[in-house]
Amino acid sequence: MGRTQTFDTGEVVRAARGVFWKHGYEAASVPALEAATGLRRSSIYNAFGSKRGLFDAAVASYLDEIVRPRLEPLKAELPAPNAILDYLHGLRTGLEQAGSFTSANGCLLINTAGAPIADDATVRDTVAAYRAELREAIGNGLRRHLADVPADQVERLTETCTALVVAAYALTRVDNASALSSIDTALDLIDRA
Amino acid sequence: MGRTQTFDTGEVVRAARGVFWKHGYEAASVPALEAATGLRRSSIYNAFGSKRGLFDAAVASYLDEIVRPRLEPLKAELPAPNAILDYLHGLRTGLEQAGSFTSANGCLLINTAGAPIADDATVRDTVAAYRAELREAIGNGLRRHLADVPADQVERLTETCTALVVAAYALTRVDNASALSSIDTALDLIDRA
DNA sequence: ATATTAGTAGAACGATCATTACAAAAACGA
DNA sequence: TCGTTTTTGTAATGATCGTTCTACTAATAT
Repeated sequence: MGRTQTFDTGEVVRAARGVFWKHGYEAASVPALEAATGLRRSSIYNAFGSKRGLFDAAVASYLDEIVRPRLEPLKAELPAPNAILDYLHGLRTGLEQAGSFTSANGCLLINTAGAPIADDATVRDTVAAYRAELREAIGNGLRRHLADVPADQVERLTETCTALVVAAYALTRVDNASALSSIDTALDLIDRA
Repeated sequence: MGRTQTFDTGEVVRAARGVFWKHGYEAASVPALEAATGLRRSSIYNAFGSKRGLFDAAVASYLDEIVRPRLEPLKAELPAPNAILDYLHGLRTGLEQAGSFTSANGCLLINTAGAPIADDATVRDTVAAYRAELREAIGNGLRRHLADVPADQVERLTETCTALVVAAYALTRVDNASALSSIDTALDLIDRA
């Protein structure tokens, strides 16, 4: 067979992911992606087909390497009683570290959901699936934490908390103070339930 | 003196505002602005200097014609006791009307706050001033509505409600269900206070 | 009426965009 | 070592971006 790939695909996708994350799909220029990945146009197009292909790979890697690990504790068959609180506190401290890349740039998926690329049906589906996954995890954590609270009340609280978490992510790039307030509100509501 | 302007500036700005509102600053192309305003490039550049100049005019008109009228009842010296509830309910029903332009496209300023144009210092300042104005109005309405609630508690609630309103706007283009949830949470928190 | 001023129309500019084409170089299997 | 396969480097493509230039038209003041 011929020559084997010299670059590490995972690493390249991670580098590209950072560019998409920071600037959004449309503002992430191919030259910028070249600089970040260290690859030339030809290699990128050969490996991923298009800018869009690279973006899809970046989103997949985002879900696998960033989102799912963070939700892991909540998705367990029987989560720890305070897993939901740990999750929210983790989010909060993340938001407080202004220097952190993740906190400064919010969530890749929610960022793209508000951008022109979101007109694409596939992207819409991905974002919707992500929100459902988030909601399911939060619901699971809440049911465990509030075992003695009526189910329908927990259900409503799940919806609210999901909205607040999504809001916090949506707000990180807009107004960090509001983002923190969203998380605090969620914690407060759980505390009172 | 020479010829006088034949088009109505206010109307042109409103038309351009719609394009910026829907597509964002960077995705609003000059041809699209020409089509919406009915003006040619030359007239636009003659009247507003640049695409950015037209955008600034659009933002100013947005504040004057959309934002401030809506906040008016809250900014009065002594607002109606339920002015804050009316405001939030108005927001909510707006969000429910999926066909409405305003609801479908959220808030022009908050949309731009999450876009690349937000790197511009002037735009940042405008957005920050807008948030302060919103917060002040909400605080005024809450103080009147919750006259017998401790001041520091009202203060905290003001911060939270402002965050939730900003979140609702930020979410309209991302996830309408979350946006509605944000408003409901605000109403719920006021109800409990 | 005439000179002046400003609005209008449309072409043209340079820059940048994503993408493709093509030739040279490099690494594998045999 | 040789042929194959893929990567790589560079150039070129066509489209679109925001902006500018120039000629022309229209309306006002004298």
